[in-house]
Amino acid sequence: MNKHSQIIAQSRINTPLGPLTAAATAAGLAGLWFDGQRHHPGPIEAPMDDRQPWLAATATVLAAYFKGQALAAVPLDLQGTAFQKAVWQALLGIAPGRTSTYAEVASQAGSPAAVRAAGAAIGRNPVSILVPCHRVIGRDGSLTGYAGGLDRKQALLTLEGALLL
Amino acid sequence: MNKHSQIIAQSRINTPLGPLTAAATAAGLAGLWFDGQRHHPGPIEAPMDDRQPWLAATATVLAAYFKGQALAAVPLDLQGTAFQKAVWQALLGIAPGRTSTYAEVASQAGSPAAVRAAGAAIGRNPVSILVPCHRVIGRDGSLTGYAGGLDRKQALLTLEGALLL
DNA sequence: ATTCACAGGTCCGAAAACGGCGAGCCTTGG
DNA sequence: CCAAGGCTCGCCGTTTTCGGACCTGTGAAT
Repeated sequence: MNKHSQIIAQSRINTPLGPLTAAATAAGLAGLWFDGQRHHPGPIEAPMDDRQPWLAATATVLAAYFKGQALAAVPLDLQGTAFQKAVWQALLGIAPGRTSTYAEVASQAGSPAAVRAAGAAIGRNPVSILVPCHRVIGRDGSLTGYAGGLDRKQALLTLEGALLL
Repeated sequence: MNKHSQIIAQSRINTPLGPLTAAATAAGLAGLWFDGQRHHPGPIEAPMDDRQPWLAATATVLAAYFKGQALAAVPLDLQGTAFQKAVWQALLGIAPGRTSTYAEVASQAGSPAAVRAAGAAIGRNPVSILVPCHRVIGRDGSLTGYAGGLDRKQALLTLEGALLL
């Protein structure tokens, strides 16, 4: 029984940035990972089911997103420590087309001094794109890092028009 | 009258790993030791007799074994405590070319918590090679120990093709 | 009688290492 | 003199690693 034991279904979703693996619990979407990304959970033992409600919704939302529309909400079931949940919650508060800093996220999470720890928590974000961890950049404006690769981070921000280029 | 009083005959058997001393009771093979190995019983007071049935059979089986064939069965007369017999019996259940762990053997012997005791019992195995105590390795894959020396243990496992090298 | 030493393995707490950072200081090159 | 870039160090939750304590049967040594 590992930490993914509650996952009841998974699916594959194709995007312009490459294929994603999505995982759902009964409560909502629990994971969304790029192939071979950092902190990838590895093979998931759950039946493939494109029509599982949360997975189907995710596919629809992503398709619309890559056409330039705003990200619609999907029920999420994020599993992590209290601090991690606080950080991920803070990420959801960053408006589309805008960016934030690691220091700002740490403050929102209730631990203004835990800047670096916030960075680590953001890196563990289980739901890429929908939990917009890509909207967090360094205070000096540098992209600094992304579990799925900096090129994807830049592509996402460009799509959202958040890059000042 | 020591514990070897029932031994009726002994013999010497040469192998690629060095000479062995074999001892038999009326019921079957009771002992098979490398020279100077750990827990060696010392000098045995019984007549040398290469043609005693169990001893002759042992010599034949070992010769075939070191030519790469499977170990044929030889009647055994193992003397020890109930726990030791249970452990040695468990050893006989390990298939050739495979390995087991001390924890697994302890479970098979009926005392899952007596892992260390199982190790001690394995070390007292009176019949080397035929009772495959060499097929038991540490959970982490290390060889950990062998009454006849780790080099012999490795040689035996290599011969059986059980080492993943 | 008691104690000790083993051919291991599990559990638990402490300690150290590791990050998707950021501020401070110093060095360069205009 | 000033700005940009490189370097060091402190920040802190999480993860990994490490070191003991304990378990258990048996024979040898006290």
